[in-house]
Amino acid sequence: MARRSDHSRDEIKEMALAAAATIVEQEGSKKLTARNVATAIGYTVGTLYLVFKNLDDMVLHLNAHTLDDLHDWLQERRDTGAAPQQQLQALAEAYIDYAVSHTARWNLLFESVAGVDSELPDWYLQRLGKVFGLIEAALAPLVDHQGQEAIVQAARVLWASVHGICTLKIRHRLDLAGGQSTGEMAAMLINNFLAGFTASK
Amino acid sequence: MARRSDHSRDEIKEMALAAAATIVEQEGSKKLTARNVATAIGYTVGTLYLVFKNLDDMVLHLNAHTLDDLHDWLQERRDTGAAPQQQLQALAEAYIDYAVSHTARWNLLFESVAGVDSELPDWYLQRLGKVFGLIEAALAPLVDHQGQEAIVQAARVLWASVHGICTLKIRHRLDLAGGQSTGEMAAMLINNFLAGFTASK
DNA sequence: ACCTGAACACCGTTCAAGT
DNA sequence: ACCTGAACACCGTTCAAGT
Repeated sequence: MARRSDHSRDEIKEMALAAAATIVEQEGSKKLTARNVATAIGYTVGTLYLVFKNLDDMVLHLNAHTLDDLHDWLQERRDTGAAPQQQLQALAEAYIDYAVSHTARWNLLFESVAGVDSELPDWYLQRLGKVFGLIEAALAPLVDHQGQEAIVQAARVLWASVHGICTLKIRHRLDLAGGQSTGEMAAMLINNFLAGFTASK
Repeated sequence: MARRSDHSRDEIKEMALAAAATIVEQEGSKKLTARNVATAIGYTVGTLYLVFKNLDDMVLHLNAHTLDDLHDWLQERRDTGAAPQQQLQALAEAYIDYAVSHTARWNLLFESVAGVDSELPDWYLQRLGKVFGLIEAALAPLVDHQGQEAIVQAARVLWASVHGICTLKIRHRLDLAGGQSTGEMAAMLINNFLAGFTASK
């Protein structure tokens, strides 16, 4: 054993990330262990530490893939022909759909805190920015009397809010009597927020 | 050894929860292990499984305490004399303050998914409802032309949104260029949402 | 009856040693 | 040079056995 060179480092990395994604989707994030990933790609645990700093680092790379995936998912489902308000509603529903149909991968996106101090790497923040860009694009036509700065800020507030609704629903923190659906909640949020936002000068 | 009866089951339970809270606050949630809690209260691991179903069950009870704590924290800091909008802003800032100053305990509140299927127990949902009640009380005077139903719905949408802003900030998912503070984001959310909400019939 | 503590089946991570 | 696999220091959970 030892010394194989069947695959380059980059190949091993991609194989590991693909295996990790499969494990998370099919067996849940609790089964995402170094040993399970290594076995799935036909290597031993040690090899994983040759291509990733540690398991958190592997999860961060997996999350980057998930963000790309989410971006494409949202892009396909946004209705660029519709009015901004309908576009935002479609994006919100697409976001919630993604969370519901890929719950384990989506949860992983927010589980790692990576240490309160440590900032996320640039290549990760860029992917985050791409997702926010879709919201900004939908908002842009609504607010031409305001600056670009206002659009960026509104996009973040709005999306953090949609995310909050989504996360509390998925984690059963809104299972109180007489609850609305997430779609209704997102609609209430978007309609009221935009009413206030477009009225302000 | 064995057979001590120094403490009743309920006493052991409370001791364990107090120890767990201390460990989480001082050493982080990664150090919250059965062995660490047991050692802290002078018992062995096995004893913990006499009073809790498992570790998730212990965390759920700890979270219930945290919710009570959060409720009292918000209640003390809300400004019942002020206008509804200022009251909500004060509540939002108090919520964010709690998350920032008790990050580990606050994170624990949302980490356990407890299994996608399983609902949270009633005694837990009641505590959640108590927290939402504070928001509903602040909203109530603003919307007397709408029904009680509308207040409850608005409170949930608004609070899920504040929570979203808070959680993305704390997990560094908003560390993009030109970011606002959480306080500014919450203000933008509340002002625009209320403008839309009070204008609607 | 109450509690122990050893045992089981796992973890993440490292690193001397094999080819 | 590349990879192994055993070792270390942990986990959650169970349960026969002690007092």
